[in-house]
Amino acid sequence: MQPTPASDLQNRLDRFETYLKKSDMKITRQRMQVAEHIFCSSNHFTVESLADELKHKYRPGISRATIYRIVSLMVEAGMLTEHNFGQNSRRYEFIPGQKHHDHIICLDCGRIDEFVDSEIEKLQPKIAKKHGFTLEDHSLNLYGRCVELARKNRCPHHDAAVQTPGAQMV
Amino acid sequence: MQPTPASDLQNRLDRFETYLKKSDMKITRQRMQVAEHIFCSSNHFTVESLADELKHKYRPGISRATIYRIVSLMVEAGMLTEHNFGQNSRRYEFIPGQKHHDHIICLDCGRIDEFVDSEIEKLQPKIAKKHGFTLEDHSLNLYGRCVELARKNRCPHHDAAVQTPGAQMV
DNA sequence: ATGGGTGCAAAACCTTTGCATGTAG
DNA sequence: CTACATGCAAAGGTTTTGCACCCAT
Repeated sequence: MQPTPASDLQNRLDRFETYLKKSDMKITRQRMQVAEHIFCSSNHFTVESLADELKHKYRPGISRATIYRIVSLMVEAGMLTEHNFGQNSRRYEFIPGQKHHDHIICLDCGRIDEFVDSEIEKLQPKIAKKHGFTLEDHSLNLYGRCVELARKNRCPHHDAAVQTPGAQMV
Repeated sequence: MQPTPASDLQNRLDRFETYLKKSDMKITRQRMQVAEHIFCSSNHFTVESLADELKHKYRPGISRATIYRIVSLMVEAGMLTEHNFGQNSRRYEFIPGQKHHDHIICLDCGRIDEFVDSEIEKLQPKIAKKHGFTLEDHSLNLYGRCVELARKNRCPHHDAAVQTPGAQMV
């Protein structure tokens, strides 16, 4: 994952500020720091991981309660999606444009890869319709094992990874 | 959902007993009552709902701790799958044979429908392979709104349903 | 009789909330 | 200034655990 170009970052921050103003919400140090961190760092983070990273990155850090509130706000704003990967806590993901994708999760180390399959995408609204639903959203998660894991009975990324979010290896 | 034929029930209970014996586990009143209830009643239940239903069905009921333990055991045994539908608590589902299916969840009332799409099923292992994974499992959840809901801005099943598990309407 | 299973209550988690304080507008 | 945002600590909800007691084997 390449570093976020400065211009993209600025765009995103602007987009967020605009949203806040439009919604009569205040532009606070906490909101901007959380947003900036999310815009720059890797995906599939938890509130826990955000709190930790922000504590190291900035002086006083930001309380969990506030992070929970800001993350919810950003979900409302359509800038984050929420995931349930069957792990203990919720994961969030920044939506840069609208480019949707699904996930493959390693059952051993928790590593998360992304993919899009246009055929599957096309089939889903049809299925929903057939059942009398209008499709609003979906989540497709594949659970598997790395090839190395299958061979050695242990994923090479284990320990190192165990989804320390930020460890987005490709 | 038709009532479970008695013969099926017996088969399932036998299957469970066999598993317990094979694993050097004891056949207890609690384990058999939980299993029987699961085999007979509807799907997508929570530990909470199981506890409630068992309290009404049997005399002393069964403690939550024990139910959690039995449910985990049955997941291990491959007789249940665990789901995260983005709701607060985990849902479980009995696997009668191996007939897999995916889910459509109503965003308003939480009603859960099932479907299988063979095309999607076929595509998934290919995708996993392309990413260097061996597919072990997957979950595909479609989130939408009933047609009635779209019209009236309210799902006809609301209140009545709100996923009181057991309310498996088709 | 004995080792595993159960029930209870407590602990461990994750997430939300009430309230006093701080601060953007 | 004033209303909204934050931080803290407490509460809420789900799941797990320690331990004494119970009961299949």
